[in-house]
Order: sequence, then C-alpha cells, then structure tokens
Amino acid sequence: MQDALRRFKADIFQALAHPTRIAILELLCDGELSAGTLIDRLGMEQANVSQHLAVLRAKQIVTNRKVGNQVFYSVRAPIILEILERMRLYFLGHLSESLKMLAEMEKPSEIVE
Amino acid sequence: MQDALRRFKADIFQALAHPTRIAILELLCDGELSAGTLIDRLGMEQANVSQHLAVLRAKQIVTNRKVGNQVFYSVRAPIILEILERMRLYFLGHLSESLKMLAEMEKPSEIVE
DNA sequence: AGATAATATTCGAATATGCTAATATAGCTT
DNA sequence: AAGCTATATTAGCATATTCGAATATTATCT
Repeated sequence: MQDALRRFKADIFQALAHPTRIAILELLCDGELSAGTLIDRLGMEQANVSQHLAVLRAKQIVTNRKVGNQVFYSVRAPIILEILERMRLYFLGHLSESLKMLAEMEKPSEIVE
Repeated sequence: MQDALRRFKADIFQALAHPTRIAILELLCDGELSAGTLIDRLGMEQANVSQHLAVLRAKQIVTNRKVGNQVFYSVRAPIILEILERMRLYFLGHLSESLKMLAEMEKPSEIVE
C-alpha cells in the first residue's frame, strides 16, 4: 500500500516531467484555454500537443470541457500549480548551481538569444 | 531561455518520478543515512539502489558525505521535501479519484488480446 | 600484501516515452 | 450530404529508463 502510494506520486511527477507539459500548465495557470490556443502559443505540432494533453488528462491533472468544435482545458487542482511554483523557488534558491546545470544542458547547440 | 528553465524543472520532476527514489527521499527526510542503511530499509538490490542514488546525485537533489568505508546521503534542499509534502496533500485532496487510479494500477495484468 | 566490506559503474535486455506522419472522429457550415 | 475545422488517436521508429548480473573501486582489517 505504501508502495502503491509512492507509485501514484511517481506517476504524477512523471506526468510533470516534460518541458512541453510544464509549458501547458503554465499557460493554463490563469484559466482555461482551448487546445487550439495552446497549440498556437506553444508553436508545436498539433498531434504532439494533443498527446501531451492526453498524458495530463490520463493523470487527471487537467480537465476538459467541450464547446462545440473546441475543447477547453484547465488545471483541475490548483495544488499542482503550487508544486510548479515550489519548483520555481527551488530553481531560484539554487540559482548558481542551476545555471551551471543549464549551461551543461545548453552546450550541444549554442543558440541562445 | 524560458524553455531551458522548463527543461530544468522537467529534469527535476523526472528525477522524482520513480517510487524507489521517492522512498529514498522519504527515508532521508529525518536526516542523513548511509547507502547501506537505505539498501536495508528498502530491501532492494544494492546495484539498483545505488543507481537510483546516482540519479538523485546527478540532479543535485541529494548530497553525499564519505566517512571511511561508508557514504552518507542527505537531501540537499528541504524545499524538495516540501514538494513531496505537497504531492501528499494532492493525493489526500483527490482521494477518491486517486484510489480509483490506484485500483487500476493494481489490476495485475488485464487480459489483452 | 591479501581478504573483506561498502559502494559505484558497466553491460545488455526489456520496457517506456516522445516524435512525426497519417488517419480518424466530431461538430459546423453550406 | 459534402466539405471544412478542431481535436484525438494510431503506427512506426528513435531514444531513454530500468533492472539484474557481473565487475570495479575504495577503505579497512588481518
């Protein structure tokens, strides 16, 4: 049981463990948006965004509301946004080390503006 | 840059996205423990635990201190524990849905054709 | 030095994840 | 009904993760 709980937590973390999905949640933090709007703002493939939305849906992190042709998404539990906020604080708190990590991550393709 | 930040966050979430690594962090929440103690408490393969510790180390989520033969691990930033605590609250807040999810996860192997 | 204990790393196979391209579905509109 | 728009799903491939077994490393002890 203890372990099932940890699997549950791990599953939610897994759902958060992708830059695109984090971007989606950040875009949704001020309220619901349609899938189309998300696709526009993200500037990514329709199918790709839809798949990421499917992941967030499967873990019940977002809910969706169908209005005619469109589907509007929103964050189901504000506590998820709090977790993201904590992560932002974590980044700030460990800024220098984090920047080093980022620098490492950037290395391959040196295109930064 | 915005995206690099999201990759950083995603990376940390990824590091948290495994039941064993969550168990390790929970064990460490009251202070440092040696690798050996962790292995005992977890009751898992030595190599496996060591690999998970390596993941947490790589993301700088834990630090280690060598004392003679042994290596003592501790959580580097308490905010990580806060994030875990938030996740616990998330679970409690969505108990009924979460239990359904757990039930699904428990179902050993559904017949697939 | 050789033996033992604690921990880390490497290798290879199984499984999971992420992406693009293609296709399917559902609701409008004419 | 045919066609368009918005969104979802599937298929196939490439990459990443996870695990156990085997091996390496480092410190201690005899």
